[in-house]
Amino acid sequence: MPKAEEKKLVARANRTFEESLKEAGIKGAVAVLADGVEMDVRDVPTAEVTIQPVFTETTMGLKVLRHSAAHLLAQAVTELYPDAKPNAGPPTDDGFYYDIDMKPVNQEELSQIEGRMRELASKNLRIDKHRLSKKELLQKFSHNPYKVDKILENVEDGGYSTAYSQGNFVDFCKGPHVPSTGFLRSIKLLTVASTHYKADESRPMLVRIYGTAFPDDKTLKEFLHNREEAMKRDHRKIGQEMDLLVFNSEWAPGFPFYTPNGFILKQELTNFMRGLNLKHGWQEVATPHIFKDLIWKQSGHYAKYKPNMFLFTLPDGDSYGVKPMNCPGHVTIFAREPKSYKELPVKYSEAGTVYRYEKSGEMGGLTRPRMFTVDDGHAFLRLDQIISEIKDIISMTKETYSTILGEPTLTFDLSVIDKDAPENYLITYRCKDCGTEAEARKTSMAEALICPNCSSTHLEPDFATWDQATDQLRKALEEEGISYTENPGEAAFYGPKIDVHVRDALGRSWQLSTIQVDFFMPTNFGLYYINSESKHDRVIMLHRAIFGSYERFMAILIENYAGKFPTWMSPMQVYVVPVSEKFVDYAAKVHEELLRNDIRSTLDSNQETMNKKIKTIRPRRPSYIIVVGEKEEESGTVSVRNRLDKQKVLKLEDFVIQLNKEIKSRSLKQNI
RNA sequence: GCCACUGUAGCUCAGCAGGUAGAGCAGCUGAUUCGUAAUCAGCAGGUCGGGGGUUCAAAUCCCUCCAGUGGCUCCA
Repeated sequence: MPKAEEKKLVARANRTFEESLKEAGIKGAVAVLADGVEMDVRDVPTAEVTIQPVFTETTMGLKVLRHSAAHLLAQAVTELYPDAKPNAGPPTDDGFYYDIDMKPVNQEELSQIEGRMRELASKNLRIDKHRLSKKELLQKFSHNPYKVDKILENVEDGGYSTAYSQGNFVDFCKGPHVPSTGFLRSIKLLTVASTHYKADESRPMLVRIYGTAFPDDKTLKEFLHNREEAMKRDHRKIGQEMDLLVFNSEWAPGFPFYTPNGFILKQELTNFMRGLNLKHGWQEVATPHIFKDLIWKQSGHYAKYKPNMFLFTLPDGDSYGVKPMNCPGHVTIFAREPKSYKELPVKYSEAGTVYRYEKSGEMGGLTRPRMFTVDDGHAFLRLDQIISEIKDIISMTKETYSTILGEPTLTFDLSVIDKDAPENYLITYRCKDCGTEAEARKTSMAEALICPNCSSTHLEPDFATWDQATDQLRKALEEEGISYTENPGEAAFYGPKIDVHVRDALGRSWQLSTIQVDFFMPTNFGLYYINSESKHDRVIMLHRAIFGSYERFMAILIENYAGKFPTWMSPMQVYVVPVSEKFVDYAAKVHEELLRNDIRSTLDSNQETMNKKIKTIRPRRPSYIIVVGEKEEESGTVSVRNRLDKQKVLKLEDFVIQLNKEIKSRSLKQNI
């Protein structure tokens, strides 16, 4: 088998790469990289060129493999369903899909399609490239309007492009592809979904078939195994096993209910965050859940968020909205009295529960509920205070993740303005004629802005505030030694922002923390402070959340730990089992001693066998199971079994001391 | 919202060429008094997601509503 290591060779002119590779004794390449361009192995260079073979063990090779697997899928489908019209079939991060205009397929048909794919793969059909003119292509694909669209969009008039054939199947495609279908033996079709053509709801529905392909059966099996493991860790499944949350789809669809166990977990996280906030100067506040619609109109949420808000009108005619965000509440508190420049920054935090109407198809477990609690924070700052505040928040995120998730990999994104499209943002415009400045957001390029003072249309955007804020974000990141990706055009319309992504134990990346600079809301609410010259000055607002949403964070924790939480946040820290009823008294004594020491203990004094008790409590995932019988009672000890099923006997006092230490220090590991 | 699939006891699931509901676990009662992943026996538990229709007869077929799951970003 060829290794994925870098091999370079010089390919001869006027011969296929395949031949040059063969001469060099290299087998199994699915494509080649010639001067950085991916090409088919059967392409023929007109001049000598240095090439690098591409193998399926590399990301690039895997992509080629999966793209070809998508073609194989389309071939199988069109053979089984001659009326089916394939649209597009790209590779994805962990497989491929193909969107096809056809009758919806069920599970059984999916297996048939997969079976046909295997047959075609075992035939090892040659995959050939054909260079065709636009006219020829249009003719060849005239029966398939989707392909016609693509040809019209992608091939210039009088131009040429390529099609690939295998057996009787032909697809319009720029490639590259594996040389023959024999490379596509380790495949699996996964799910059927549906999608609108070009993701446009007004266009026809297409059937999307997801599948995956690997270089060999071993890696495919590994993938399928991991996929199953991930499904076993699904927070909805474990949440039910541990009795953390319940949904009542009839009475409150999309709204999580915390059971006693789930509320313990949430409280532990809240307590952690409360401590962190206090340590970093964030004062805790609480705000109403319902406001008159006036505030939502003034904050700008109404314009943007109305379709996602729970709104109602009372008999007296007053209209109210349930909060989808906490900021207006914090603004109300900040605005209660004028602030001096000496008082800033003012920082408010709240575990604020917000409500957003999510469309029925977009809800899902704890990751997309209609109610969630944000560890929300709003800082009211002077422009020159951004940098130090950002740095401090970054240190809060690091402290949070290292305490709760160990040392996960963090990646940072800096989303900044796209200066070529100022109409997307709230910006200060300056009048070239009279010098008046105005904060505005154009709704489109076409619409001209008018100077509020002299009615001139000679306004130009002034990026100074944006630049200054963005520079401070950049500087904060750099001073913290953080490498980051800068994304132009990804900023919020009201300001630039930093997003933090966290990689969990399953290798999945989640966007959790966000730090956003906001020029908009202070403008809308007329927030100011009094500067050293007794003049009003602009307040900058910072929105920040570290967990993001408690619910989503809990879902990630459940899946990250497979429910086996660090003891400090575990709803059931100790489960006490007497060997038989004779020892219930001693078990009760142990249990009470634990409770006295603020340890969450549960005593099982039921008339069941010890074995059965241990068996049935497992899904609840207690941090420790304690078994006590004659030996323990006589010696004042406990027999402890930890999350890894390791057993140990120790004195009750020692157990309490060690466990207390483990809990108080928020240890991720078990001491016992 | 759109498309597909699914909805039977607290949980996991069987029953569906139409004849009026079944298992295991959990629960309750009793026996057993047990050394680290199921002791035994008995009992109870469901207007089969809601509504409408077809039929002598519907969990099963049809319509409709509700809910859950996967997908609706990756464009030859």
